[in-house]
Amino acid sequence: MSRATSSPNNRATRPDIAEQLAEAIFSGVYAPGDFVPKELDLCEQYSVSRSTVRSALQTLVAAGMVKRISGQGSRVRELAEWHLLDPRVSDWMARFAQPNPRIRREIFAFRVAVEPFVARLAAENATAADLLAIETAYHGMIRALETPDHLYQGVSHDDHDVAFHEAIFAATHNLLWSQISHVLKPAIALLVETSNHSADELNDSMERHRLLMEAIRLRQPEQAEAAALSVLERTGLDLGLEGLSSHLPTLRLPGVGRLEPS
Amino acid sequence: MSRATSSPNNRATRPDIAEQLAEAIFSGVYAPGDFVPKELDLCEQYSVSRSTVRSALQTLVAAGMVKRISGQGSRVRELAEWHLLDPRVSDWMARFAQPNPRIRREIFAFRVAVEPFVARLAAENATAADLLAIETAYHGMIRALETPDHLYQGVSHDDHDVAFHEAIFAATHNLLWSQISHVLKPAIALLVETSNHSADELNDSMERHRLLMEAIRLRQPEQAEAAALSVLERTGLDLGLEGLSSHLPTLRLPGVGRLEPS
DNA sequence: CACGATCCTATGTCGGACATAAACGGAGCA
DNA sequence: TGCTCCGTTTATGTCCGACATAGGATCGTG
Repeated sequence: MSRATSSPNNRATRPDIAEQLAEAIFSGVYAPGDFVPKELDLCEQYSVSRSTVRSALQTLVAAGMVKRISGQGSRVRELAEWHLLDPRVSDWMARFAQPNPRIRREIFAFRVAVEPFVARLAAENATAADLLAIETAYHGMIRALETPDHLYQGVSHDDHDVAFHEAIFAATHNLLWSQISHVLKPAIALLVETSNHSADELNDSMERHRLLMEAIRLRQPEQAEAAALSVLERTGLDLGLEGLSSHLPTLRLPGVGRLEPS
Repeated sequence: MSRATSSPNNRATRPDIAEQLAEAIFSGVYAPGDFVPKELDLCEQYSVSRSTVRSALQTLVAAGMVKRISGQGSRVRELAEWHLLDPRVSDWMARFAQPNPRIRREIFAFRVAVEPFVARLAAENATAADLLAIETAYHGMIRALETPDHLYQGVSHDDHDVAFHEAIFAATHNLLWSQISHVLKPAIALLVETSNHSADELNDSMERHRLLMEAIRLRQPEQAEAAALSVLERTGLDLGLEGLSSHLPTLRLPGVGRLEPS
């Protein structure tokens, strides 16, 4: 893509207007109920034509973030109306809503609910190809840790981590669960980036990942469920996100340690 | 927006082009990998300008259903890439993909996984206002059944049923779970419409709904989880969707009857 | 003060024009 | 002969200018 606008200098990076607006909304520049600038103002602000601006706004409409009222303007909708399950919104949310504790907390609560169950489904339905994908991601995490720059085959440890979780979602062989992985992917990436500090924590985290993988391989749904919870518990500890135990499914598993703090 | 149809003078019943294309895609007219007609052809076909056609196509792009390749055309993407969690796509899916048994089955499997857990969260977090909403929907279902045309306050029994489930999602007070309700709403509506046949079945269904509501009111998460499963089991029976028991979480609940068909 | 007609604003739609990306096909060269 | 390279074709991406339309705000009148 390119520029070809009236800008005399080389404006190589055309800013994604939809994304910029989304960032502004997520960061609170335009709060729910507010109006974003009208089309013509945005045209001037970004030096693009009205078509381009309208295209960007339509993206935000599709994301449920703004509502366009003919003759009045484009108003930011309430947070609850946003399509948080849209991969694009999820991506923006992960990148722009970082410091927002509420969103962060709810995403984590959601993961705590979803991933154990997904792990169970994966343990029940994983094929050889799924196991291979999971294992590849796992070994990528290990290998990356062994390198000084935490890179393996050009991919960071964190990305392998994300791929690991993604592969588990895919192993459910259910369209909707797989979709949720796309949604959660940016969120997982965000949480992964901001956790995993010390070497001890990393080792512990890797061991929990390994147990999860093994449970899926051995077709042990309940162990997989518990192991997924264990992985998340590790993440939650790293993030200092406690108090979510009320959201945890109360498992009664013989061989696996309980997680309740009480 | 919506069509005030019967405006026969000029552009009668402006058809939502995005929706029509979506219907064509869902019904298989354009299969994944195929190209939809190019913009200019669509302009002629619908007698609208290119802007309008582009707007519609962009909607489909936002839905992940088509990928536009500059200079080549707009190609239908693979089913797995569609944003099935987008409320709009979910709505189309419910209305246009009815006979598709695979999608139907996966939606139901998804519900079986999600709704019990949501019921648990609702039992833990429901406020008085949430309980009121649930109860209102429940009584709407009852009242509607008592009328000859199954309407209560102008709303059908099925719609009250949908509202019932929606209220439970909202009671989780988690943004993402509530979002899933928006996604599942059309699917629930579809399943509700095509089930609930005889009077006996309806009575049984209502009783299961009542138990679910009571469990939420009494803050009994495990009972609520089981009751939600029970409601879905009833639906599954109505639909002849068996064989999903492997997807059911194995609950060990003392006071509530087991649900396994075996 | 109430109420309706009018104006105003910003979005929705239209039509045409040129720029751009990707696949196709033919010319030139080793 | 086989390969690369470059134009052509095609359909999308962007731009511009204009008018139509939907709401809200305003103002006038009874």
